[in-house]
Amino acid sequence: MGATKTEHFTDKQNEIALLTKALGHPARIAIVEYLISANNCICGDIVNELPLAQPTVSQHLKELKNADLIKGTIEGNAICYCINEKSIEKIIDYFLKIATKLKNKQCC
Amino acid sequence: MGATKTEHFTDKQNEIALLTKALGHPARIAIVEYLISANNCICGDIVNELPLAQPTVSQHLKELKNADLIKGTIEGNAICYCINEKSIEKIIDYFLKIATKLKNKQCC
DNA sequence: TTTGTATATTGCAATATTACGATAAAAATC
DNA sequence: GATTTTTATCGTAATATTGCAATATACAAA
Repeated sequence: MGATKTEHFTDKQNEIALLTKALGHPARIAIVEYLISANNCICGDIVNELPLAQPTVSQHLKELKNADLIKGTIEGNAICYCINEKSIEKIIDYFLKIATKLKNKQCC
Repeated sequence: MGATKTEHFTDKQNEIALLTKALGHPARIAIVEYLISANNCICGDIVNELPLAQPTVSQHLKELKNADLIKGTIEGNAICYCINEKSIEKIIDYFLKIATKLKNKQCC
């Protein structure tokens, strides 16, 4: 089929899955890393940093935006992107909780 | 095409992308949550916990195993699964570093 | 040895993702 | 206004993912 059965899972499960799915591609990880490489937001130039064609990069940026992982503001004929800190925190919080629960567990 | 161009990215980028990709499905998030719900490893019964057919669950377990996120040991005719703490820590470490770098940044 | 239980594999259909060329849109610059 | 620069969208091909029925495998118990 190819379509995910989201309706059977909780909102939280779907939310975390959407965030991790959006990060589940090396190009999108590379974009995130580039966006934190400077002290300000990154205006333009993202395409030149990646080994992919411009439409492909644009598509990856769109997916990160859809997952609310990055924000883009139009600045002249360039677009300034930065990471949405809140979404990163959501990921950290979620997996920290899991790690905490794992401390009290014994694996066979 | 559909095939990811992994060869253009760093090992670390590919590693994180593989981990997040494996977690990028609500069923696999639900499996992880079920595996931390008890104090021991979970032996059998995973299929009954999910709203999906047995082959589908088996496939999701396989993907989590391939990403080294869970470990399974055969115990009679059941299989005992538990989470690989190290992989969860890898995720936490990676995104904590990103969050730290974000603290020193100003978004436009 | 047969039966039951738990999990894996195979094969397939439906859909999603990845990637890119061509083209469009929007703004700056000449 | 024409040109350049930057990003988005469209269309399309190749491949991947999701999900399940059917079947296989492996072990336990009767």
